[in-house]
Amino acid sequence: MKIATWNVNSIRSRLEHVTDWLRENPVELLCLQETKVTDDLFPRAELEALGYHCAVSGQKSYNGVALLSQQPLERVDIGFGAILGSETVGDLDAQKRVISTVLNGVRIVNLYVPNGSAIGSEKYDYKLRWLDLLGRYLKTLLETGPEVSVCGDFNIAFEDRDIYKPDGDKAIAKHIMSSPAEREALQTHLFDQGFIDAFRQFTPDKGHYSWWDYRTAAFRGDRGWRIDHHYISPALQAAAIACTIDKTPRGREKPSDHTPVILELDR
Amino acid sequence: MKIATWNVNSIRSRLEHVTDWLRENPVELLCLQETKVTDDLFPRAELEALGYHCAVSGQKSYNGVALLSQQPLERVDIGFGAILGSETVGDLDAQKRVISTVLNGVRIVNLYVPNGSAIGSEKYDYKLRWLDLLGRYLKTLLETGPEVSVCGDFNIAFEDRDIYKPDGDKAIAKHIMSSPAEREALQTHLFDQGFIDAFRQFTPDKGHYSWWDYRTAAFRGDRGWRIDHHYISPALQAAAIACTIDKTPRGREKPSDHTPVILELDR
DNA sequence: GGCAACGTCG
DNA sequence: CGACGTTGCC
Repeated sequence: MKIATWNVNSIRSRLEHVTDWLRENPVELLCLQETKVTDDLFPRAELEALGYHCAVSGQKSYNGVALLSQQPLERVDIGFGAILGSETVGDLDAQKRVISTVLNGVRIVNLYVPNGSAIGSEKYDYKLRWLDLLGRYLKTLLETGPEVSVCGDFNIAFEDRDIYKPDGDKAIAKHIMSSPAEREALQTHLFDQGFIDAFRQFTPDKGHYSWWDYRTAAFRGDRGWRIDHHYISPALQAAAIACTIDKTPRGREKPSDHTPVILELDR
Repeated sequence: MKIATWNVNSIRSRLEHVTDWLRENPVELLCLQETKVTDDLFPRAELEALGYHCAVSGQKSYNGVALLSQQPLERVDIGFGAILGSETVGDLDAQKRVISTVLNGVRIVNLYVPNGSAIGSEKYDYKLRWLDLLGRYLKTLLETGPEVSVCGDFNIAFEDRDIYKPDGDKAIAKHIMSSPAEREALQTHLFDQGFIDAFRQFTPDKGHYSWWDYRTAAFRGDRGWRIDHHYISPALQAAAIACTIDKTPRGREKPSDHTPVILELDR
C-alpha cells in the first residue's frame, strides 16, 4: 500500500490540488496536516466523491489533521489521549495535531509537530514537551503491535543534508527546525526506539526537500528543507519498497508550501 | 473611437481580466471604476505594456477611477473641483469618483456614482447631493464645449426595463438604484440638459444588464441591472455608432460583478 | 451573503 | 507569500 503525507496549509484553499493529486496518485491513505478547518466544515463530500473516506480532527484557523482512506477506517484514534489517557496528556491535545488508525495490520500515525517559532521561545518549549509525549505515545503503540508507521510534518530537519544550506553553516544550529535540541528529540523519541527514516533507506544524497518557504522565492531557487517524514518501526523495515517526494504540487499556482511524500509498503 | 466603461471591483484583483479583455477589445479608451488602490500601487506597468497610458485617481480600499488610453492624454481633470473650483465642491471630492479628459475633441467624463446603500440613509443623501453637483459639473463642461460623453457606474437603473424584475414590481421604487428620487436626479441633471442614454438609441428592449449581484447566483439566472451607462450630449448624438454590453467577462472565474459597456463614436 | 480590502502571523 | 479573521461595501 501507498501512504502519503502532505501539509496542505488549508484543505479548503487546497481542495482542487488535493483532488487533482489523488486522481493522479490514488494512494491508499493520504495523511493531511494543517487542514485549518473545523470538522463540520471539512470538504468531506468532494473527497468522498473521489472514493476516499475521511477521518478528521480539526480546529478553526490553525493546525488540524485528517486521514483520507480508500478503505473504510475501522478505528480512528484522535490525539495522544486516545492511546495514553487524557490524564497524562495535559494541554498537549488542545491543538489538533495527532490522528491514528490501523490499516492492513499496520498502526499508522499522522502528526503535525509544532513549529516552535524560535529557539528558546514558549512555543519552542511546547514543541519539545510535545515531542517528549510523542515518545511515550509511540512506545505505547509499539507495545500494542510491532508494525508502526509514523508520518507527518515534523518541522525538523534531522541532518544538514536535509537543508539547502551548505553543510556546517553555523546558522543551522540556531535555526528553528534544525537546532540540536530538536534533533536530539527525534533521536531519543524516534530513532532510539528503533524507528528509521524511510526516505533515507533509499536516498542518501542531499538536495531532496519537502518544504520551501513562501517568502524569498525559495522554491524557484530550490532552497528547501526536508521536514515531512515517514518513520517506520523495525518490524516494517523490510516491508518498505520506496519513499519518494513529489515536487509537482509545489510548482502549481497558489500551492501549499509543502509537497507530498509517499511511502510504499509491502502490506 | 471606442470608449468602454467597466467597474472592475479592484484593478489589482482583476488585472488579468482587464489585460485579456483589452487584447480582445483594443478600445481607444477604457474608463475604470472601483480600482480600490492608491495611485502608487496602481498596476501601471502591466497596462503600459499593452500600449495604454494610465491616468488614475485612486484611494485605499474604496472607490477610485482611472482612464486607460491608447493616445497619450494631454489633459486630465480629477474631481469635480478641477472644473468647478474646490470652494463649490465641499466634501464631494473626498472620495475618488471623477476623472475626465479630452480625446479627439470630445470631453470625456468617467464617473463612479455613490451607491447610496439604502433609501433614506446618510449615504443615500450623499448620493443625491453628489448627483446635484454632477449636474452643475456637466453644465459647466457643456459651456466649454458641446461634445461631452459621460460614462461610468451610475448605480441607477433609470427605467424598469433596465431591471430583471417584472415591470411594475412595487419593490422597485423602494430599492436602492431604482428609487424615484434617484431616477429624478438622472432626469434633472442628465436628460434635462440634453444628454441621452446611448445604449437606448440602439436597443429598446429589456433583458440587457451590466451588473449582477455576486449573491444568489444572480448572473446564472440573468437577474441583472443596467446601471453602467454612456450618456452623450446633443452635439454627439449623430456621432453615436453603437453601444453594446460585453457579458463575457462576467462569466469568468472570480469576475467583477460588473461587465464592460462599449460606446462607438464617429470621432 | 460574496468579495476584497487590511492587519497579523509564520 | 499566503493562510485567516475582521470589516465594509454592495
